[in-house]
Amino acid sequence: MSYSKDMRDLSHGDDAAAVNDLRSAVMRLGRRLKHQRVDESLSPTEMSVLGTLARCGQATPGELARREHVQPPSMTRIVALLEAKGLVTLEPHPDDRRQKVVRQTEEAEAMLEESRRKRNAFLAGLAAELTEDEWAKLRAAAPVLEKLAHL
Amino acid sequence: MSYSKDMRDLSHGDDAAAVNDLRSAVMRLGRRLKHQRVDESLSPTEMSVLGTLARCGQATPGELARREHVQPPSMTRIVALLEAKGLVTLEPHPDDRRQKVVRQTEEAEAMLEESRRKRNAFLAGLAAELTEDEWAKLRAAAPVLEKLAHL
DNA sequence: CGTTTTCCTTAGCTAGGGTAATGAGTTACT
DNA sequence: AGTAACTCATTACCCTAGCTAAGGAAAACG
Repeated sequence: MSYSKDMRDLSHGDDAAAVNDLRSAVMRLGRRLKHQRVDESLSPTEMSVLGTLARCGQATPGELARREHVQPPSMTRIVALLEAKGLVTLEPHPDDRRQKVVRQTEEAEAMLEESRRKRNAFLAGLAAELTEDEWAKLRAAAPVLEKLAHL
Repeated sequence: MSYSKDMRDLSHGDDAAAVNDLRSAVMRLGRRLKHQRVDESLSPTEMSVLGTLARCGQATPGELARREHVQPPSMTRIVALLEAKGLVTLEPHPDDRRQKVVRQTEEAEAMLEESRRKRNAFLAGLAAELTEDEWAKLRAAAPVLEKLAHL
């Protein structure tokens, strides 16, 4: 344990292996989750966008695209689909007429709640296989993963 | 903290929120990593398969498909691509002529090493933004994520 | 033996992203 | 003020990476 905070040596074997495992695990689990979509008719990214909106209240398509690490045209399509499903509203931006403001509807709110319940039911199946200690590790790591995703 | 190991209450708010964050973070980071592919011309899943082979030494297409959570036809194509790139060999199975044995070549070994170096270079950029404590949390969680992916 | 099952493969399809090009609106620079 | 350069959203088109359905050959089972 002799690394400083700022210049950790990532070519060191142990860290390299850890990084490798982390990447592999994240990708595999991501594929898994993609299939375990709690709400039919709503893609994982659409869900994620709704989640973001729930936290931020509102956002422009460009902001959402950056946040989800998706290209603007993709976000245009996603937002359009969400609007068609009545989960989101699109208003003109007050200060800048190029932009638009995306806001979630009450239906979206309700749907997220419903979806959260289904998700928990699914995870209950997996929960039995993890110890309390393992769950604690996941909870601790979640914010870090989030941070990493936004770096 | 009053949950037993076996019957944790997953409808409890904190766990539900944690699970939500975890899912969101994993998916976003997955998308991110997908773009940061260290070796052009090699998809994330192909990389993952090579990683698995590096650990297991050899496997049948069916085993690989199960491990990567992919359907058999997909694995057939992936393996064929890897063979075309000279990263993998396909031999008939000694005991069962329906099956085949997939083994990685020396080129794959070398490529994985090279790729590991590139990956670390990329991660070094992110490393500066994380504290040692945060890295520790990630390291602790990686095996759990892996386990979760295989449940 | 014949039937059923297992493993891999072929063929055809789709979803969910990406790039390139466009148009309208804003900012910056004389 | 006028114009050049930039930014945001969109449109049009393409491509990757998975899927399902169907089939052929080998093994297992009765």
